[in-house]
Amino acid sequence: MSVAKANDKRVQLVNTALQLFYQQGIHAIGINEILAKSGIAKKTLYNHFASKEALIQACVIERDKRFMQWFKARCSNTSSTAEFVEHLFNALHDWINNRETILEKFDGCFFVNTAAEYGDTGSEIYQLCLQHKLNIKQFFQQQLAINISDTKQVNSLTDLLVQLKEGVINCAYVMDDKEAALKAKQLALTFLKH
Amino acid sequence: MSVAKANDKRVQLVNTALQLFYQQGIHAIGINEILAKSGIAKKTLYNHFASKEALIQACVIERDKRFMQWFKARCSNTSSTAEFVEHLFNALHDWINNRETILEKFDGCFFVNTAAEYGDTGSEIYQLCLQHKLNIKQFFQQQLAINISDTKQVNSLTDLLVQLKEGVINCAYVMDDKEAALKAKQLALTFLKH
DNA sequence: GTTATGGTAGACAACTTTGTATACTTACGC
DNA sequence: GCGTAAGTATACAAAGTTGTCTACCATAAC
Repeated sequence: MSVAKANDKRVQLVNTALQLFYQQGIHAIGINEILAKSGIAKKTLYNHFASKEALIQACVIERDKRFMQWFKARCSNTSSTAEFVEHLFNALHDWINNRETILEKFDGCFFVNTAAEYGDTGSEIYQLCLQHKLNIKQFFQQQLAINISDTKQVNSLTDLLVQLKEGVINCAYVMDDKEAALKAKQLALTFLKH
Repeated sequence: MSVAKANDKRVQLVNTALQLFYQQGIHAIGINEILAKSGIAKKTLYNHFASKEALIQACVIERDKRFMQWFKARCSNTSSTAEFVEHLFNALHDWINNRETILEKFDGCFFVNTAAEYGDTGSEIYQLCLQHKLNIKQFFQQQLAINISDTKQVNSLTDLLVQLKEGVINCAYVMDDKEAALKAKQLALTFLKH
């Protein structure tokens, strides 16, 4: 069997699990539901993953990969800080309003949701969630540093944007404010002018 | 048996459940763990609550009550917008750094965490989580309206503070940034000056 | 063609979950 | 003092959980 086909089932499992975990929560979804939906046999799952925990880890890693890829595609190659801010919040707005199928139907931040269920900061799963947030922050810093030379200014602007981004996601999710990203964009742009 | 004592066990159950649910997640905690920790018999629990679901609802309501009470105590009676902003983020900072025992050891926003596990927007539990966020927002608006007459300005400042507050909680929780509240305070104060 | 690999199907073990039922105990109000 | 109401302790039912095991099938490599 070719390598591509050998990984076929693994990819299908992660896809299905990610979707179900994100939409309903990890503890709420049993292995059997994932198997039923994907049409894959239980033994195949345990052939690819040592445990449910290992599958969850693979899902978190995959979500980080997809999110970063999408995010970088939407927010790279901007020629000014204002343009970066525009792209950033426009991207969030599209995600929140379900115009980005690659990210699944918007259900808040998968990493926050997952950390809430596997909150022990020592766990591997929490560490992966933390790593994603650090990846996002690092990307912000890199992009801002292109058009701003003062490191201190880059860092404080990064903090602002990170906090607004997190706030937008929470507001859109629990408060059901689907315009949150546009409000944050205006605020950030106003801030930039001063 | 007196009314006070009749409610005694109910209060104990909610206290214990709230603590465990908040720290470890709702699905992760079974009824039996709550009973063991509180030292209360199973029949007593089902005497006070129709189901685990009913107990969860009582916990969300109780958390909202406590949080609003604490929040109002910390952020009321301010004589300027800047003072309100100071009090707001100082309060968050104390919570995040575990100086507010009434709120339990900081583990993010209980309502966001709970919504992540009971994400169906039609569920009673989600509605209670949403209601809490609306209560917070309404309180912000009321406080800001004391010192600002322009309604539009009140609303846009409310949006800013709500988003920053949510962002601070997320950053402090998953990103483990315990200084997030102080950063947000500086940003909000800078914003006010312009 | 044979063999090794990976997949399917599904029974099953061991455990955990919520919720009910039974029998006994405590304590307050009248 | 007695009866009612509430609590304790614990067994148990019913369902669901993860993970293992056996038996069989398909296919690609040699």
